[in-house]
Amino acid sequence: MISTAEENYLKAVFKLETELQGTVPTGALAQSFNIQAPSVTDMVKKLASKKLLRYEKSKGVRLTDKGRKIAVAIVRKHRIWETFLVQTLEFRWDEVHALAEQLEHVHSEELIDRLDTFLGHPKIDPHGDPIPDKNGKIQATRAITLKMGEPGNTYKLIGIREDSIELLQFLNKLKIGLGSVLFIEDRESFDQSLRVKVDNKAQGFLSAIVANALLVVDA
Amino acid sequence: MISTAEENYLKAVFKLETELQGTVPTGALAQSFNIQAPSVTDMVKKLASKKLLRYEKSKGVRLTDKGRKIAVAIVRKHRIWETFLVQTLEFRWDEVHALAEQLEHVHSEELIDRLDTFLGHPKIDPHGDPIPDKNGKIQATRAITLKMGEPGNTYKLIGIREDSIELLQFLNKLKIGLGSVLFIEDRESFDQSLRVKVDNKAQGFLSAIVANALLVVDA
DNA sequence: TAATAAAATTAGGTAAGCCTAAAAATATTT
DNA sequence: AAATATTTTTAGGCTTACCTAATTTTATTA
Repeated sequence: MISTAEENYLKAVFKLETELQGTVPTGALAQSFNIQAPSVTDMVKKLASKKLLRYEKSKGVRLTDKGRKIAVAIVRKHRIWETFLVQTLEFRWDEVHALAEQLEHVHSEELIDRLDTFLGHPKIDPHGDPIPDKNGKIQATRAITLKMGEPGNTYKLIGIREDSIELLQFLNKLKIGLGSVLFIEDRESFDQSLRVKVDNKAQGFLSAIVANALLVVDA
Repeated sequence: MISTAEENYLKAVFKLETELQGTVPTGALAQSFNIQAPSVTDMVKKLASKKLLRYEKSKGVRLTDKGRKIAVAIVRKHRIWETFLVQTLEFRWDEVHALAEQLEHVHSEELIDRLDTFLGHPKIDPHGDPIPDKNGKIQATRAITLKMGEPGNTYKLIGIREDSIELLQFLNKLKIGLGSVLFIEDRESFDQSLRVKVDNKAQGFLSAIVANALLVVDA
């Protein structure tokens, strides 16, 4: 059996592998959990001995296929739970992350499959991240960031590229949510901020930083 | 913060206090968890130091009000999750116990309240056990066991007085489920078994033992 | 390339929650 | 009430997943 701590390591390695485009140094893991480096060394040794990742001393780790499979399964659980919390229990999307972190460690394939069916096999979670299917396939999002958008075009918000609660709450204030229709009126050449209309009502400027965090598709 | 292990102890003490009508010896807890007695001694000391229960050496334990409050909250969570699994995700009632044991330890009042609302504030879980309300009030079931029923009367099954999977599966075979209408045709004086009709179809005999496990109300 | 800085590992330690073996307390039987 | 049986506790250990301090390895800069 695999422990909650082990699952969290695999999930973190999975995430960092893509972010860093390769081997994950132990320090990156320590930072991501806010724990001390030696704790990570211990744990990656254990996971390596379980063949869930490959560990090269002083270099870092890579997931094995076995480890990646588990990591993806956890990501799937996390995103399905988030979808359930927002879609069915009407939580706000900025409230669900911590809860999903707990729920993702409930051991039951059957439970997740039933939830998935109940939710109508959603492809994207409330943060806009793609939900891996039962076999671990992750459907690539064709989304771009709003920053990449063109003035004069209209986009639909399908996700957020950050887990920052601050950002989510800021967007809530602006009445921007999943599905919001964003029309780019203009781009300020000075700071690359965007003047946008939200759901056809003039809204004002979004900084380039914010625009870069908004995943959109053509509307 | 309270750990999963601690929560399980409080839940078990709560259950055993009613079953044994008073102080719970440490041995009863050891038995209920299938662990060794010394482990229990350690844990009850810790819980006593947290004022969640009162511990009299070599005598046993009783919940404090603080401890009971937590225990009831866990029972509430467990039963709401069971209800959700059966009512919404269409699990069979004999499949949900183990899952609810995991879900009950997810820390979030808000989550349970929203589930409760989503489910329409159910009063009774799929095993027929009453669901404590937000304040910990447990509505007494007015149910009797089928064994207490009278020949010639009709009853509706609202619950089961056992957590035995065997019993639940046996009832499934007989096509007896929550809501089934049971008409007592006759009682065998030899062994107190009951001849019943299930949902108006002649079914045959239920032993006194089974009848005693079926919670019913007048239909 | 040698010196220094940064990152990672080794070594030894802690708390939680379980364990076994032995001792002590309580209950039961004669 | 003494002897025996049962239950509970004490004492000391183990594993998991973390810790700090010291050392070693790797990277950077002079």
